[in-house]
Amino acid sequence: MSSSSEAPRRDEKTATAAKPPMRDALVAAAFRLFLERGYEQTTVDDIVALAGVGRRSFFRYFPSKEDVVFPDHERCLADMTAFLASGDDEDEPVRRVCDAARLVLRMYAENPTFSVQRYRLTKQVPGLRAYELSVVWRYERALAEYLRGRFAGRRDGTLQADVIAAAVVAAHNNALRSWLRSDGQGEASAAVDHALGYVQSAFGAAPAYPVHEQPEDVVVVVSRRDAPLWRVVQEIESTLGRG
Amino acid sequence: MSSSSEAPRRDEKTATAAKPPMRDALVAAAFRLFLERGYEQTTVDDIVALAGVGRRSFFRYFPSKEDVVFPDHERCLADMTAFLASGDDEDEPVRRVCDAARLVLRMYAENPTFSVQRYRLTKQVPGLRAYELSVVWRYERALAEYLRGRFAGRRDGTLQADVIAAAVVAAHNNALRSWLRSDGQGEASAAVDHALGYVQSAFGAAPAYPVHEQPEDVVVVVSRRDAPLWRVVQEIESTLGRG
DNA sequence: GATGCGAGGGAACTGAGTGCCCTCGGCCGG
DNA sequence: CCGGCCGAGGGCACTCAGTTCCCTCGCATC
Repeated sequence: MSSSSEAPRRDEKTATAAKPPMRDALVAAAFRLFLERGYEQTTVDDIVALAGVGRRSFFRYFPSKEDVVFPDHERCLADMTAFLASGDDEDEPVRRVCDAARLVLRMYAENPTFSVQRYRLTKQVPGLRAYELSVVWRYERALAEYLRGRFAGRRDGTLQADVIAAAVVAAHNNALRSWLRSDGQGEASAAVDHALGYVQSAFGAAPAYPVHEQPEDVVVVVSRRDAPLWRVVQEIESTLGRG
Repeated sequence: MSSSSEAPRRDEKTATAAKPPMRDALVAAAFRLFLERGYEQTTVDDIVALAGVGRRSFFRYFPSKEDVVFPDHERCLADMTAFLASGDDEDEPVRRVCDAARLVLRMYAENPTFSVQRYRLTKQVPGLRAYELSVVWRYERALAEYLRGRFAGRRDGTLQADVIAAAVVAAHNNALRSWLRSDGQGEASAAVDHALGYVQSAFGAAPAYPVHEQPEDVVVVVSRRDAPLWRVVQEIESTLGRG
């Protein structure tokens, strides 16, 4: 018929990337509309109309309307699990999951403007926040599963794995979000390193107290021989009392 | 007509709670169908047909189909924020958020069979898992906001607040889920106390290590006075070395 | 040139969620 | 005693996301 006259013209084999020409077009069209009109005010039909493709094709590339907002998380999650699976089990487990978390940051930092736009979007739209939560949850599960493997045999191994994974994710997100709030100014990795350093120092080598006892009874202090006295005193103080 | 003969009979002003006769009927009908036929295989029309009410009324009580699975979380969240707001800022912030988390556990423990059924449901249905995440996220935000208030002025206050809130939630959920997996056998609160104890010992009175130092600098071990010597030694060992 | 095949297009359908208006039963003021 | 107000609930029709089924076209292969 006379249809199909408008869109699929000059991008037959040229243009941007090599792999998915149409997927990117959908993302671009979607974000244009989301930004100028709002997420909920934009229907899938609007998007495919602007991209000049069929409605069915949208759902070929994105299982839901929400997925178009997070087009690269699937790949990033795969990268993370691959990284964790690459059997390099020499170093500290906690350090390793922190490194895994940095992969996510790198993805955000690759496209700062895109990331900031998406952040503004997800902050406003409850449905997108919920979707983002499920994405974050999958990252957290990946970290937790890795730690569970490393902690197998430890007493409370799964508990520690879950808690540390949650702490790593929370620290990462805290730094990431403050970077996103600043419109992607400054060095994101510095803030994340600092935040992850906090978690690592809290959980790093081993649990600081025996897990099952009351803290207030008696104290054993182990210190480096060359640690300054005031540091030792400060530590005892802050461990015991301190409001 | 001959309808409305079944349900709204002998509880006109008597019985259990005073407020919602029909809301509970909807929850009951929904769970009957969810359990015998599956969540996604059950339409809202099925539910309202079984409950003998109009479709429109369902959405009067529950903003979405998912909400009927978590009928009491809204109230529980309100309880938690009220608890945190009740200005009793005397004790440790971390202890206080742990107590707040115990409120959630109490809600689950009030109806063990219901909680276990719901757990099985959410474990299978991805949509319900996502919804549960958004619920949990709101609890976590409530805890984090409280801690941010208490930590105002501290260096890295918001970071610590977010991380601790996440750790508390993760510990709580770890214990809760293992209790749910065991069909609600045993004492749930004991497991949760233990899990929260872990978090409290990691973050409790004060950070176990100074936040910004390397962990191997100064370490403080606290033990009960009557703890067997071998336990103390084991703890020191695991704190210092241990791959 | 026939065949197969994969990518895309296009109805038509289901089901969640919403807006609008109707009814019914109780209550209150005239 | 009566008319009107009010709030809970019912019914209907609509939008839109997501799915199913089938068609077409281009392309490579035999």
